[in-house]
Amino acid sequence: MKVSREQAALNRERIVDVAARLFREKGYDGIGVADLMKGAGLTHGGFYGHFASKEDLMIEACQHALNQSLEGWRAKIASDPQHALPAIVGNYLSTRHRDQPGGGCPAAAMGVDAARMSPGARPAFTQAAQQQFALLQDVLPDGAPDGTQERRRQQAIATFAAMVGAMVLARSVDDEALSAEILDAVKAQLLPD
Amino acid sequence: MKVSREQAALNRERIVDVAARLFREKGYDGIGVADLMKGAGLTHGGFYGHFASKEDLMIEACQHALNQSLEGWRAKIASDPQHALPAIVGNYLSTRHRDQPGGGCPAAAMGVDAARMSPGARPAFTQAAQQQFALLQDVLPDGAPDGTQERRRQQAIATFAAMVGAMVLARSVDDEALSAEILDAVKAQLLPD
DNA sequence: ATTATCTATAGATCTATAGATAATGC
DNA sequence: ATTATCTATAGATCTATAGATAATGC
Repeated sequence: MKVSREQAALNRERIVDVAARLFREKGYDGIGVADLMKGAGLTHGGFYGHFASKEDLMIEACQHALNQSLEGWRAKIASDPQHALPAIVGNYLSTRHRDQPGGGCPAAAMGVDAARMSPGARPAFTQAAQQQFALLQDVLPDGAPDGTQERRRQQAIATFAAMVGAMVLARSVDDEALSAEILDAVKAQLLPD
Repeated sequence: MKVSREQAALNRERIVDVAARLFREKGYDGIGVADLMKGAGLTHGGFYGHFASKEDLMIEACQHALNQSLEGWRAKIASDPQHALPAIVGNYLSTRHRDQPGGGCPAAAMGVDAARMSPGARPAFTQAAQQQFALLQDVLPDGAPDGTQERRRQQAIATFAAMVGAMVLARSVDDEALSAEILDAVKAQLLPD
């Protein structure tokens, strides 16, 4: 029954990874510890050897998801800095992202849940938001001559807010055409030709 | 124990009103039927005389909250059409709204929950989104000469998306200064002097 | 000997229902 | 007589824990 320390560490990571996916798909209360552990190929009781509580796992799952999300942005910036903004925005405001919340933006999928049921996760959201604003500020087009540093940060914040709001709205409506229109409208607004 | 039909109808409305507030504050799974009924001054068992299930109440609570939200916008437009946009945006992107989700925007507070646990509520979100886009389109400034009807609708959608995303982000972070900065940045972006 | 995992279960909570109660409405 | 509400509870589910098990690590 017992596994090596190395394997135990891998199991722990797998639990966090599965939780980061399932919390985004089903919400904090939408998935139980038993099913999370089943998703990781383990049994219910083993959970508490790895984590003190379900909420502790939520905190780690948020950190994990936020880091993965940031890593994706950094990879796009590193591979082609000139076209990073359309790559990030286009990927974010896609029907694929809308329909796969489990691997998508943590703010859109877990932000509301984290704010109200898991205050311990909020520092991670704070740090991630700061980094996302900084990355966006770097890849924004030069814009008007009045583009002060302050103005660029403002624009970076507004850009990310529009992305998150578009995703929340696109997922909340029942009409496929309207949902796609929301994604496209915000994309057009953020990426003028 | 029994009350008049009139009183029973009022009790039903009160349950919906309390639910619309508590679902926004605590989420669908964050409040139980017993506590919802206690909030309405009734006992647990009486609930099922009014509603077939908790999810049915969620649907009505979403409709109620969305209608109230739309009514607030319409009132602002009716009282002063010229300054309706700054009134709507300023009210929405306030710390007061951020700190009182129970009476605030249903999309920001319940959109994610409704999308995943209460598909029956999605038609209400769809209709409300359409009406909010239409109202915003009417109060947007005339803008550039290339302001076609299509372009104006796009801008209305992007405006509401930015508002919703700003609220979700402002509530998810732990840092009061950053939270206020998010609200102010989007406000400045949507309401250029 | 230590410990990662498993089986089993305690204790709490939640939705929904059954049956009793008492005031309304015909 | 009807019915809106109340009391009480069934049945399911969920978090967390206790104790057993068996493989690792010294």
